[in-house]
Amino acid sequence: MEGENAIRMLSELYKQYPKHYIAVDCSIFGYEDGELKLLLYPRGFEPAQGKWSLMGGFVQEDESVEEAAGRVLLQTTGLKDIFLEQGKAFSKPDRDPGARVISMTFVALIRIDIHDKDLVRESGAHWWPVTKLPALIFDHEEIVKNSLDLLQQEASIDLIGKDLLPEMFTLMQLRSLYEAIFQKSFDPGNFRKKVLSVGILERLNVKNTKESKKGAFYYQFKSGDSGLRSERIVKFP
Amino acid sequence: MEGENAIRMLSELYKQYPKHYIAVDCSIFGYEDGELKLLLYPRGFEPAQGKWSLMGGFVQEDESVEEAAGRVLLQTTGLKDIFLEQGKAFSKPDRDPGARVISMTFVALIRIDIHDKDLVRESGAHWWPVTKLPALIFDHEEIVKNSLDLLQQEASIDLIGKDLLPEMFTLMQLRSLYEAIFQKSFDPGNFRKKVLSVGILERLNVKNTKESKKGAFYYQFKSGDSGLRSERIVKFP
DNA sequence: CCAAAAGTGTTGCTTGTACACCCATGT
DNA sequence: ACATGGGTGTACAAGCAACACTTTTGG
Repeated sequence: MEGENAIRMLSELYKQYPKHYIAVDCSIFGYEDGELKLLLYPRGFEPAQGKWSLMGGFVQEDESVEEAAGRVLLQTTGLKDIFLEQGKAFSKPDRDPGARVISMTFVALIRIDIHDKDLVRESGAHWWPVTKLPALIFDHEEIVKNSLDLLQQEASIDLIGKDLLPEMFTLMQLRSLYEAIFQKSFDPGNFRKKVLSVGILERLNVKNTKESKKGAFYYQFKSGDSGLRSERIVKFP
Repeated sequence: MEGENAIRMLSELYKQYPKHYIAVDCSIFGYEDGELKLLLYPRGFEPAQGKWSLMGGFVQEDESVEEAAGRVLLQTTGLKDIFLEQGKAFSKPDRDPGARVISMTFVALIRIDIHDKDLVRESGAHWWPVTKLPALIFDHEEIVKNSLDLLQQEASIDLIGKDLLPEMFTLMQLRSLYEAIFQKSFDPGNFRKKVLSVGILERLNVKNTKESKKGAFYYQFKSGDSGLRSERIVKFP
């Protein structure tokens, strides 16, 4: 058939070009104990033994880079349907000493309180506060810097607590999250007004009395899903 | 040596993973006759003969994806040191019928008045107004949509005329550019105030008397380079 | 004279920010 | 009683959008 022949010729045409290993490297962020944390994996062999690396894997024949990133997430945390955002590609020819590897990077946000802790423990992975990261392999420190930028940008456009906080949370907790993400403090009153004005938070009739004397109402994201982008809530500084 | 051995073992480890063709596809935008235009290349063979495609090429062994995009730009327009921004990767396994090809996408902005017109003519490429694009191959229409979004986002943060307009231009021309990018009209007075308040435009003592009766001053970007990000100038609508 | 663009000014609204201030309560 | 966070209100500044108005000049 004519069409099939054309496709065969196209395949021939491509053969003159080199192929490359494609990796996905995920910056998996979580929030715990008032700190923004990053899930890292200890490198157990040379070169770069003792350093830590982002959670990653190689892209297979039959999957897109997004699917590969989702697979990495599932394998390392047991979670699917995760907030995932694509970042820049890192592709300097000599960035990996083992071979020429092009890395697609992703930012993932997960709720530490519901991921599979056993899975993480088995793999040797560890949650590191982003303010005290260890030495990372290759160019992963640059990737993390990039991912943090992306996260801040995302947080300044959307209200992203849903992916990082427990089902119910106080506005104080949400503010602490934002302060951890932006590494700066926000005025409590103004922050409250801003996030409530977005209109996607719902106040519950339950109070948290542990973290304050007076007790603070719990909030949750309105169930009418918030897949849609809400308004910008924090101007980037 | 110990280290070299480790690297050899690493290379062995990688061998179990598949390799992929990596392409770069560039959405090259220019501005001419009051219209935003996109440089496209006519597909001369099956499959998808008669459709048009973005300017692209394959990533070589010894270059980063950014370098590959720069090479494509140089080969097709004769220009180097061009505004280039990386977009999303497109990687559905079956997006290209010839083989599994992962595409890194880029947005490029060039001044139509100084690119190498002969080079473009020889290649058969053609500038299409973005409002009347022809049918494109594979998923290139989706890529273009994505690139336009990126362009709008960029234009709403930076004053990007420098890469698209001639050396000297009137504020009316700059406004027309922005209207072409956002597909909406801006209030002339407010637009003027906004762009001038950024402080990177310099008024010349020459007037353009062709496009208006009264004559409008020419402006240029201040020479003290504007590599630095300026303030946001248009809120995205 | 009139149309059309250049350029300036005014007004009202919205939004962010820095506060002040009262409330509830565990220690 | 007082320190701590919860929650509300106010006052000021900045920025934007809508629009009025004057200037200039080619047709």
